[in-house]
Amino acid sequence: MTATAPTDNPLDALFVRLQQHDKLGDAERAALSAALGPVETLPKGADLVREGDNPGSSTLLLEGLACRYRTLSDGRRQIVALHLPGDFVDLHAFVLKEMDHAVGAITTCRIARAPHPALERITEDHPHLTRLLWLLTLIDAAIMREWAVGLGRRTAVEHMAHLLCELDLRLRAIGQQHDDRLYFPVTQSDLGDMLGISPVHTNRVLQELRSRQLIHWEGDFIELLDRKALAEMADFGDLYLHLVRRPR
Amino acid sequence: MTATAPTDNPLDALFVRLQQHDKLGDAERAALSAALGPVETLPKGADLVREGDNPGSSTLLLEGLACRYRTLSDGRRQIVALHLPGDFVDLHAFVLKEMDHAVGAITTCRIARAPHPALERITEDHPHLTRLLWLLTLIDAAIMREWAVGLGRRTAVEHMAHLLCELDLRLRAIGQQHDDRLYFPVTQSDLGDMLGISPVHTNRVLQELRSRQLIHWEGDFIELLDRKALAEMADFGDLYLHLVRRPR
DNA sequence: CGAAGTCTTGAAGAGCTTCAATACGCGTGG
DNA sequence: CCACGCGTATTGAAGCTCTTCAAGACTTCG
Repeated sequence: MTATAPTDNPLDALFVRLQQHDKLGDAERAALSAALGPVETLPKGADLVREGDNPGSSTLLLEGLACRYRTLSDGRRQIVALHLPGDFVDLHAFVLKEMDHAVGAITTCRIARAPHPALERITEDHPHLTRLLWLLTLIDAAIMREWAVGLGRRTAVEHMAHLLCELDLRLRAIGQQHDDRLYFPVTQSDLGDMLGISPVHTNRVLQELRSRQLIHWEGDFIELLDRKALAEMADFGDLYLHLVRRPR
Repeated sequence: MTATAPTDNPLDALFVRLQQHDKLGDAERAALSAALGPVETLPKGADLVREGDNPGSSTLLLEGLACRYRTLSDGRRQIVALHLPGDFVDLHAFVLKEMDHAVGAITTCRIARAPHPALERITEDHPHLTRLLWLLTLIDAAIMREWAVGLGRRTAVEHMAHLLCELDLRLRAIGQQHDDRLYFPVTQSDLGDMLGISPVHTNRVLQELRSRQLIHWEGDFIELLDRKALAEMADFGDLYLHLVRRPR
């Protein structure tokens, strides 16, 4: 007979995430555990979901980095969201039914899937948990709004600084800090697709931040050398991340 | 004793909107009616909600145009969403609790408010209706994603064409078509704040579309002279509007 | 009729893209 | 072990898109 230590639960990423925003009851944890299937591993570069898909389940990211993106017919690509462990990368498909964009794995990803009928049962039996799941999609939307502000009204340098400030807080919130450095294994080309700029300009923007002694980029790690200066440059405010614990 | 004709119900805008996406039961209509307060009128230019507010109710737009926007500390403004009759402009605040951006009335608006405790009761008693409300916020998010793609990866002319195609479909869907022309009473400055460009460039983009015989702008009305050409120019696809009626 | 807001136009310049070439890093096979 | 190849990063130069500033025309309304 084997005992399962609660700290080893693969779903901890989700529980940690939800508890940033509100209390989570035991029955709610149990309902989530019951809704989620076995852990699977997806290789770097794989598509978790494709545009036009009608997925029968939604994907919880347990480990790794994933992004949502849309590609125009001539190949121009815009990344519209970045997902960290504990995020439901396509929870919206539970209600929308059809995917209007794709989700790709930036690194190797460990995931678990929640079949939509199981999620539907949660909405029938657990109103408060339903609101928490709704909350997750609303925070995704709030982050998207801030990205839109960056795309529309921030310069590339400001936008980059903003992205780094956001990433710093989001990674901290889920306890993913490696010696005060952010593990962020993306190419400059990916980064450009998030900021809506070309790879070449992405490179120049990074050089600008480096020469101002604001960041130190080494391999897959970014060190933020001056968070305050970055935040000021980006006009960064953390309100939109809704990292406040309160009844929902 | 006065009888109320169902077609004169001010909430019809909402019912029409919801029925684009799924069937709506009588009990659900009743629950919504019970949740919504009296009709109010707000003058053009008024803020419905401000950044940082903790609104105790969410606002349903019955008539008029409203937009969500965020302003950077130096005054740069980005409009992140445009709302038409039948939209809940700040339904997300029901779960998020705190507003991370403002909502303004572009024209005079008729609205009705749903107190959050009343919405909470809906989530307790009406799971399917809850999913439909969730759906409304998810479609807002889907539209935002497409706006982000436009902001990041479309040229100004393409982006403008895309916005017009979207507006055309959204207005059609709620039956707001005036002689095949769109009633869209915004200034070029507002339009620039939606597209993330300057007022001067907005003007030049409009001239480009006019000179190509794609639109005819007269007063507060826009006529789309060649929908097909506009859609092609914008790489427009309507998938993201999720205008399909199916069980949710 | 005057005032305020909006639209339009021109001209200079900033920010970003594109093309093209070079350098670097890493894993693979000889 | 080294050479090669491939993806990524870096740099320069030319050019396009969009911004900014400034002025004038048009509209609307009290």
